[in-house]
Amino acid sequence: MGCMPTSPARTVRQRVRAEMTDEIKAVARRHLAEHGAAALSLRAVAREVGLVSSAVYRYFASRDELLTALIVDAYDALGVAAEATEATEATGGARRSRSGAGVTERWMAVTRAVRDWARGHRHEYDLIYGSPVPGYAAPADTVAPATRVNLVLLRILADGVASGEIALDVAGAAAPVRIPRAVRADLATLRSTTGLDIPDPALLRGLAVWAQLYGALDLELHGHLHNVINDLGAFFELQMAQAARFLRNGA
Amino acid sequence: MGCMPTSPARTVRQRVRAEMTDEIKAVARRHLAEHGAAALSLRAVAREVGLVSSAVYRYFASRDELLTALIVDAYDALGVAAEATEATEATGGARRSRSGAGVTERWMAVTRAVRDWARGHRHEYDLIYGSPVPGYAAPADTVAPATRVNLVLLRILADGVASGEIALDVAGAAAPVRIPRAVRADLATLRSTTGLDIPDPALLRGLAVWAQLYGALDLELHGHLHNVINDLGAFFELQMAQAARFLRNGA
DNA sequence: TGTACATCAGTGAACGCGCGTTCACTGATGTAC
DNA sequence: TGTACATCAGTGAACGCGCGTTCACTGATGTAC
Repeated sequence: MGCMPTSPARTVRQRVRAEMTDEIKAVARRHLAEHGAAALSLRAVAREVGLVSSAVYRYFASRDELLTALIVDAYDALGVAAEATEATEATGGARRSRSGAGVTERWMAVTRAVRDWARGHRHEYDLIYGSPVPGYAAPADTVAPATRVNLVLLRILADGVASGEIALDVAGAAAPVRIPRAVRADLATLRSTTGLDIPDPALLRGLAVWAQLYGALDLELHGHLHNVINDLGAFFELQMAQAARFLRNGA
Repeated sequence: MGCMPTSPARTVRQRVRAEMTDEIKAVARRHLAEHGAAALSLRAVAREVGLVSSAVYRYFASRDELLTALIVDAYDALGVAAEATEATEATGGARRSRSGAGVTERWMAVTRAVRDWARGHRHEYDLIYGSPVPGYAAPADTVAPATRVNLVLLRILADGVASGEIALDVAGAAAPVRIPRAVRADLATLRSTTGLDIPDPALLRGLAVWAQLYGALDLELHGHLHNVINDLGAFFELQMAQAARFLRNGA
């Protein structure tokens, strides 16, 4: 025990198990997309997978555990989407940290990717950024995957500061906003936990556009722009362009 | 029929009916606060009010109708909170449209009121700004009350433009963000439907801080600032101060 | 390579529960003459 | 002011449903000798 036997047979059963687990999650994800998280039912999922309801308990100890798996998957999927976009942009762009267009383009590309993913996976997005599922308490396992997108965004910020694209003293502005001690401490902690050296003024602007990003998504996805904005895509692009400019030089 | 009889008796029954309706809504609101919208149950509400479940149908034709009533009430409550704060600020402040502190103070006061209400009524807030309740489609009745808070915010914006506190040409900024035709049309429509004359640049900044406001609330209320920001109140104030500054002069 | 035993995926029945909604009814409140 | 009728709040039983979870079981797959 504890050692890895050479027998491939054992691996067969394990592989089948992994496939089954994936299929359950896939069906659950589809149900999520159709009825929302609160209405997700183990029995309905089992039925569609072709299992008797009790059999699902061989794979997930409870409904909550299945939900947790879906949450982790959603965070990961969003993280992967952001990271992939970032990677393409970072290598493909080639003018990063030179012409000053780098930060803006990366920010636009990544936020666009986030929006696209959110629109393509509304209920999964709601699962992670929307109202909490009643009766469900997210365990600690969800914390790490949750940070992936945020790290992508923070890295753009850090690079922008390093390259000078992101100005630290806002041109033409009067006295900067006073930062309370408590917040100053939080910002310092954020710097040390991420290992990214982003000075307070830049970090603060970063948090502002971060909120703006999720606010824009929430307003759009939950229908609060109905009868106000018709071309949602154009509006989002404009918002993010405006945000990028604010990020760079506070205007 | 169609005429109002002098009989006060009829009014008695009607008054009792109104009281009962209010009690049902009050209990439903409490259940909402404890279990969330998706878990709201007619039967449970009836039980607590002291009615048999079918009796509730004398007051609400269905669960959805009860939900709609709660949504309308929530929008109204939030609207009232914002309007009341605004009224106090507008009269009490007295330096509005003079020293330039007016717009900032009104913006801070109203957003603070919105946040306080949201924190005090989390599930009601989620009901109107969070993920949609599965299986529920909001009817048109909810549109009008939904606009109340927004109008308060837009009025601040309009007053700021009128008084000159909100700059139209951003000092020290390079070329302004290009506004696509489609969005330009939407902004014009917004101007005409609200009757508020807010030029594109100001309106655009207004929409940005509007998104930032709801983004900040969503992030805070749904736990995405956990282990990042400890003093949530101070952080919100800072964010909104930053937003107000951006609103005024684009920095 | 073959046999004896352990593991584990899947079954089917059951427990106990709560839900939204309908319906025929009783009895009190309100209305018209 | 009094009687006959209409309105309507609330009852209680029922319909039909789906849910999460437990449990004793069968039978196939994997393991050790």
